[in-house]
Parts: sequence; C-alpha cells; structure tokens
Amino acid sequence: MSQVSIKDIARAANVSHPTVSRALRNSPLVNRETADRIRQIAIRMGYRPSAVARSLVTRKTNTIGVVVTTIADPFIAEVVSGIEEIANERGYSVVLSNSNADADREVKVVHSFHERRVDGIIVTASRVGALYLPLLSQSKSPIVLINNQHTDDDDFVHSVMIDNVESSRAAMQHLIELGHKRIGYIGDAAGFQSDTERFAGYRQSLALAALPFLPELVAHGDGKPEGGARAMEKLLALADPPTAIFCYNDMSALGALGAIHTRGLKVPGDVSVVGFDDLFFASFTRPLLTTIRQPKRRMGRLAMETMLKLFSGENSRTAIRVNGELIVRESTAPPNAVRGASAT
Amino acid sequence: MSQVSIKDIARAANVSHPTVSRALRNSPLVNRETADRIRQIAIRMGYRPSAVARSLVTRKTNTIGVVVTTIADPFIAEVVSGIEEIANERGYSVVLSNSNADADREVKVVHSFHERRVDGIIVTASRVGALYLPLLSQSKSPIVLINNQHTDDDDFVHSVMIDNVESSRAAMQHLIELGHKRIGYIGDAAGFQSDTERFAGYRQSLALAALPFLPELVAHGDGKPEGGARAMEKLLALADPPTAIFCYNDMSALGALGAIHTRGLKVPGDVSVVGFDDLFFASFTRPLLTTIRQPKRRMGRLAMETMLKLFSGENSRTAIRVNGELIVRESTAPPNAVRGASAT
DNA sequence: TTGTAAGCGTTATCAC
DNA sequence: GTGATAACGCTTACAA
Repeated sequence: MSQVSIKDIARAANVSHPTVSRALRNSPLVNRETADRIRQIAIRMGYRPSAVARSLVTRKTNTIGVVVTTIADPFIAEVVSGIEEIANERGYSVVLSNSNADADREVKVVHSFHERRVDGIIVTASRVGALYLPLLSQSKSPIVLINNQHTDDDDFVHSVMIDNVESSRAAMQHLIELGHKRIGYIGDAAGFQSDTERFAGYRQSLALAALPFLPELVAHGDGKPEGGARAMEKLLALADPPTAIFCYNDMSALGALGAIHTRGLKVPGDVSVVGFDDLFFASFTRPLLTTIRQPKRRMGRLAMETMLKLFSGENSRTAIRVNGELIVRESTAPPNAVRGASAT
Repeated sequence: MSQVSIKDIARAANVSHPTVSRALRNSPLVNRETADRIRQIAIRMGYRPSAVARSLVTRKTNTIGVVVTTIADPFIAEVVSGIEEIANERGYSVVLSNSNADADREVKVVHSFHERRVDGIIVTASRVGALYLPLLSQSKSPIVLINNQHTDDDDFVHSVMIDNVESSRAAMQHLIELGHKRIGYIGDAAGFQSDTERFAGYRQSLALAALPFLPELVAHGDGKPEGGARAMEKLLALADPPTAIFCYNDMSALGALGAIHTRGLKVPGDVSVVGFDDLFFASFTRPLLTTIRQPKRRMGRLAMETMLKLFSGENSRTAIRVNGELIVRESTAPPNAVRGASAT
C-alpha cells in the first residue's frame, strides 16, 4: 500500500472511516480512548492526510499563488519572503510562478492558478495589472497587487503600494537641497507603473524648484545593472552632463555607479547618485548608496495579511500605501564647485 | 454556480460528463463535431478544469516542492529561477517553502509537501540533508538535493553539486601563484557542507604549496555581508594579518571588502579577496570581485531535469557534479611588496 | 462513438 | 459516540 488512507486506519482500528476522520481532527464528538487509539495507529502507519482529497470537499486549498516577473530579482525575492513568512505561519503554501514580465505568460499563470484552485493570488510588480480584471471576475479568487498598475475603480482589486510620487520627491528634494540644478533620471524602458510614478515625482520636484525639465537628461535602462550602466553612459556623453542622477531603482543605480567609475569620474564629487529600493547591497557599494528604502518584507507581509482578511470575510476594498524612507549615505553631495554653481 | 464542472457542460451539451472529459482532453475517441461543440460550450461557460479533482484520481499533482533556507538569498533565488524555468516549461508548478535553516521547520516543510502530494521535492543548500532520509522512505517522493549534505550510500537520494573542493583549490591556486603566503579563510559558522568542503580545499591547497596552516587566519561569518565584515575585522586586527582572503561566498566577500575599506586599506593592494558564487553584484563591486562562478540557474535546471527523468521511470541514482569557474577580476593581485615577500 | 458505474481520499449529513 | 451514505469533480474501465 503506497499511501495509507483513513480507510486503512479504520480497518486496523475496527471503526468506520468517518470516525477516523473525526478522531484525527480532534473532534470532541469522539470517545477519548478510541480517539487516542486511532491516533496511535495513524502514527504507527505513517499516515499523512491527503490535502488534495480534503481540498476537493472543503473547496479550499490553503494555497496562494504568487506571480512574479522573476524570483531572481532581489527586490521581489524580499517581498516574496515576507509573503511566505505570514503564509507559512498560517498554514498556507505559496505557489510561485514567474511571468518574465510577458503579458501572455502572465495570463497563462493566472489560469494555471485558477485551475489549481488557489485561494488567492498575489501579483508583484507587473506591467499588466489591468489584464487581470476580466480573468478575475471569472476565477473569483481574491487578488492583491503589490506595486502594481491598477485603476482605482476596480472593486475587487486590493493592493499594497509604495508611495512612489512622494518618495521620489523626497529623493529629489535631497538632491535639490544639496544645490543640484542639472539632475538626470534613469528609468526603466519596460513601462512599469512604478517607473511612471517615480518619473512623475521627478518632474514635479523639478517644477516645484523652478528647475527646467530637460528631456536629454532622462535615459532608460532595463531595471538591471547593465541597463543602468548603458543609460548612464549616454548621460555622461552629453556635452553638459548632469551633476546628479536619480535612478528608478538600486539595480540601475548599481550599473550607473559602475559606468561613472569606468569613465574615471567620482561619486559623489563629479556626480551624485540616488537609488530606490534599498536592496542589501546598497550598504556595500563604494561609495555607499543614498536611496529610498522600501519596506520590502513588510509589503509582502501586508499583502498576505490583506489576503487573510479577505478570506475571513472582510470585503472592504483595501489599498494600503506605505511610505518610502530616504536613506542618505555617501553617494550624494553638493555639486562639484569647479563645474557648476556652488551649493548651500 | 461558482465553478462550472464537466457535469454542467455535459448538461448544456446534452452528453454525458465522461464525454465532456474526453472531448476536453482531445481524446480521438470522440466525434469531431460533438467534441468541437463541447469545447465551444466549455469556453463560453468559462470552464477551468479542477486540478485537485484530477489529481485525486490520477495520483499526480504536477507540483514539485522546493525547500530553501530563504528565498531572499540571491544564490538560492537564481537556482530556484532555473528550477522554475524547466518546471513551467513542462507544466509543473513550484511550491516554495523556506526553512530558515531550522531543522524542525525543515521537517515540517517536508511533511507539508508530502500531504500536498507533491510529485517530487528539491532541497537547496540545507544543513540537514541527512534528516530527509527517514522521511523519504515514507513519502516515497523522489528528492533531489542541490549543494546538499548527504552520504553517498543513500540510494534514493539524487543530487546536483558544485565541485567545492576542486573549485576551492582553483581559487587558492590563483592566490598562491600570485605569491601570497598568508592566506586567510572566511567561512560560515552555520556548518553547511559547502563550507566544510571549501575549507577542505583551502587546507589541501596550503599543504600542496607547503604553506603552513595557521588557525588564526580562519574566521567565521554567517554567509551574509555583515558576518563577513565582522570576520574580516577580526583578521585585520591580527598583528600580522593575511595578505589574501578566500571567502566562503560572495556575500561574505562583500562584507569583507567593506571592512577592509573601512580600515583604510586597499584591495587588492593591501589584501586580495576571492569570493565564491559569482552573484550578480560581483561585477559591480569596487574593485570588481574575483570569484568562483557557480552555474546557478543551470544547477536549478539540472535538478528539475533530473526530477523529470525520475518521473519518467528512470531510476538510476544520479549525482551530478558541476564545475566552478574561476573568474579573475580586480580584487586579487600580488601581495604588496612593502609588507611581504615579493611575487613572481 | 457514447453512456453507465465505480473510484480517488476526504468531509458532511444524517440516522441510530 | 458511531456508522452508513453521499458528495466534491474528475478519470477510467466496461458496456452498449
């Protein structure tokens, strides 16, 4: 017998299988002694209840699906780690699926989750949030989005988001207070909402400080070091390059730092750099990276907690907004007096 | 009706539900036209087959469980990414569970996987590989270990491992050829087999080069930058500190780099540093990190491919050993002539 | 080519 | 307290 079932135990204990079921789930309805006896036998036989059989009747899988662009992204990994923490704590399993930021793939993933009858779906940092809505109405599984595109009038969509615009402005204000006038922006060509919003914060800050918006000072990478490096090179090749750069994320900033160094320039002496995310390596770059900290694990936890609330019947639409925190380290300083206007 | 079932479709199509089942799985046994009609209706009704019901009868969940210490570790994330790639390609879902390197938790995770009837289990970088064996014999699900402790006589255990000893010796040889005589080792206090083996390679290389093994030159971190930094500080505080350091992994090396810099010393001028793993940031540290590259994604893919082979009936014990590759970048150079013996 | 019946391993609803 | 019996949504004989 490959897998023992409650029927096998029932036979061994000379009771009916429902009684075994009750005993194993500590139902008070069953006699103490028989219950104990049954439990003994179950252990002895190495019984493990079948979650799949159980799920079929209870219509609950205690599983949540998490769709990520790729788990190899340190930001996402941290978020997922937070999701897992709460999920495991509460007896839920996490099914992971990567979409490679491809819309088709992403739809397939949601279908696959639906077929597996996951109790809920969490989507991190997708470009195609809007695509979920029609799928949603079918699957009826609650969805919570993390740093995801969605319009505010989607009723069954819940979310936890970093305050991109505000955080972006904090980063920019820091640069502006240091006296920078030519501030560049390195974004992500893929079109994530995070990028759009951070860029919006960038432009607002410029406007607020009565600084001109110069299109030539914005370049696009791919959210990874390589792309950040390429974007930085472009900016550095300008006749009058920026004295400071605000990067869409730390990965881009890492690449930017490298490109600046390769060109023989100094950070922050020649150009200041600000990142976004506060990934672990930000405290280990040379110089240490000034950045906006996102509470990554906490965002994951919040998403999972939101999910649990939904499971327990709460159905008010939740849209949690968390704040970023400016962490000033070593990669920012007043602009070099030699090149531009002096600061402070 | 919350979820449409094949019975609903059967009713709508005026056929029996097994016919629907056949039609939907493209069985050649069913009439073309009725099959088409059924498929139309299924689509129109938004039908999604229940994987749980299917699994109950087929005794296959098309799911594999992956246990990690933490997904927030970039090395592990890369490996998992490789697992996922192949898994998704072949219609398998990945259930992720983190153990926090805690033996109790790890056992619980395996039990949970067993209850969910996963088709197989992949374990990455655990300390407690040995614990799985008894569990294994019960659950009967194939297990493949990645960089994991296990004795060679465990018959049902399959594995893919980096050649730690050989890679370690390649790293050491590089340092020795550069002329280093006082080479330190920064390990991991947690007792992973990887650490033990890399340390073994370190000692062997010393012996081979007729260099003395000096216990004071080895320090232990925690596999993370913080621990690496602490270990490095200890080594630097020595009266006669090492001129080169071989680190158990890149995360430790990242911390070591930081500690060296903080102390006002230069890499590689004052001390050379070699890491292990070749995480993405190794090409972006200052100076760029010399390290041993592990084919992380490939190792994940290999593990999943091994699993698939096992599913398809192959039952020869597989123990794949992959080679590390020394990547020489900027963090290693001959020892500073001022301090030690000159090189080459 | 299609339908009937049985079964996968649970839980739920009744009786007794 | 406990046991029949049905049900969850599918697949797989076996019959027709």
